[in-house]
Amino acid sequence: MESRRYYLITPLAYTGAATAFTYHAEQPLGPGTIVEVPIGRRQITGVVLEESSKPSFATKPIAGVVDAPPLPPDLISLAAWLTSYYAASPSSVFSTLLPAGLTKQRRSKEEPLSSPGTGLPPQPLTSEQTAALKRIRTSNLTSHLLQGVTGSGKTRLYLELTAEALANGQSVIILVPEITLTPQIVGQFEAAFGSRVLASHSKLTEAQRHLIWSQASTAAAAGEPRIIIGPRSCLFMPAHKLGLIVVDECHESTYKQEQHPRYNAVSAAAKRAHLTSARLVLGSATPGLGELFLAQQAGRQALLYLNRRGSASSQVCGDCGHVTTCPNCSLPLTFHADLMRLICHHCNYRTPNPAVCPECNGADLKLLGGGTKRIEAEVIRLFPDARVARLDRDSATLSHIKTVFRALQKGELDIVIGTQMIAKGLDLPAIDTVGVVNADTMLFLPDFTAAERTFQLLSQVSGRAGRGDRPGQIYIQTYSPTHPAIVAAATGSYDRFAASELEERQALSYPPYVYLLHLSVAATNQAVAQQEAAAFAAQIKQRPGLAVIGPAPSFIEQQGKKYVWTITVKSKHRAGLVAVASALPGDHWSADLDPANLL
DNA sequence: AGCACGCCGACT
DNA sequence: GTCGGCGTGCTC
Repeated sequence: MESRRYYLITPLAYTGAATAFTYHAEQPLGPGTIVEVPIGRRQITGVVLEESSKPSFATKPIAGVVDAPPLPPDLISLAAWLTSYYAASPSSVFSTLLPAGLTKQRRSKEEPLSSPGTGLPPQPLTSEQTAALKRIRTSNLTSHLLQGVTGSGKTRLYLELTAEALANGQSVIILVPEITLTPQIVGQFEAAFGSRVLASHSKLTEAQRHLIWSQASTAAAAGEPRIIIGPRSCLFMPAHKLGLIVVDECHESTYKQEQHPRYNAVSAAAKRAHLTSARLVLGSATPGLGELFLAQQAGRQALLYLNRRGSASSQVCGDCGHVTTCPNCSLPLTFHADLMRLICHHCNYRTPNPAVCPECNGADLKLLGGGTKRIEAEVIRLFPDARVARLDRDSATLSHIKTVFRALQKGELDIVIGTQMIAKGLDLPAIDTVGVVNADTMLFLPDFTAAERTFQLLSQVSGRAGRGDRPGQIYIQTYSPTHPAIVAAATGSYDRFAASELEERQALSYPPYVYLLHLSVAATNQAVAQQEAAAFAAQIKQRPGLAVIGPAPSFIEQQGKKYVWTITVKSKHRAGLVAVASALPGDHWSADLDPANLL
């Protein structure tokens, strides 16, 4: 009995509110040790947080220690931060940090033969790359924003910085968006650094992921540096002496996890870099204003260089382009045909839809919308002889992408119709003309990031044109040719857009000037959802230091068979929002801190 | 997440 | 009378 030691342990796959349960064992166990513990009549995996004193209640014994290196201290600290910063359950956080099926017995695979790699590519650096490298190297700041379009040579800089870290015996984590260009980057790193590269992607099986985690974990425990490349979740790989974290295309929405814990991998990367004194490099041609702000506050360093998301039924004047916006929120109102009203999906302001434009009295009021299918039909009607392909999320299997890509290279296609897919990773061969149809559908989504997203999309699409020897043409169809996002994208002036948009965000109290909490409640009955939302909103309003907006019906009103209402809470102080997110009235509620959007 | 307990309708 | 529907509540 005297030899009993007590440990606080967080069980995985357990969503209750408790941080940890107390178990006992005879042997000494360090923090981060992965164990099997009985809970109820099941036995599940858990993580040892720390040793504790004998509790007042009876404890169960730890059933066994899992044969895996313990979670390193920086990841335990990161887990604690994720838990409090995102008001997430410790269990969900640790489940994210550890690979699924950790305790399953697997046939141990042979370690791959060690190949050192052939070193960095021989091409000399451009003067811009050299300058950017110098600024990163000589800076005593740890966060760097690397602005440059796809193909501008950011990867080369990542390779240089990685080689330096390796030379110092440090590990590197490179995060990439979960899209098709991953193999290209991985290939370059493997060529340079051989078997020290551990690459992951979203199509791997559970066993493959587990293998990569084991390799990273074993190397970390043995004090060997590794280069880990992969999506969002790779941020949580164990690593010996982390020296550099790169988040490539850091503006991509895939860095925000939409399931619990709803963390943002860019913020989490900044935190892990801080915990480990690693250098953080955020790469993007069009960084989000949050990332820009983050980097500017740290001292901005190296400056190197058709839309799917449901069509908003905003009402736009065909004569003057005026879009009716909410008098409280300045966000576009959404037309509801059943009520013949315009509704603000932010604060629930409602008004009858006007018969004529309130700005110019024009009678030509239209609804924005129209999907890629309709456009395809129209294109086929207008150009019956053209060879047309469509690329969007519905048709975007890897093999289909490859087929379209090859056909393009061979010159077998005349017109490609696509959604954002086209703008992203695919490094398409020279395309003479790019047209963006209905740029407004994105611009007038009732969301505070609409302008930023539109600018990013248009900038990326523009980058697709004129890559060959001929300059390209870009056509943007819009009702708002003077909108700052459209003008800035057309003229390629990121700085001007950022300045005007930041001003707007500040004036309307949106991030990065305040923190946002997006709450939603789902119920099978519209009235129940509304009443629950109203009751909780009233409760939140009692708390000091918070601005409560809404409740309002969610922009996407029905999700599955449930009706959803939302509340948006703003505050300059994160703690108040964390408190609200931790005090949800029930499990049909969901909280999202730092939401990527408010739709 | 599971797996209990618990309180109302169809059955041998 | 019991078998079992899945609502809600607990798990060191």
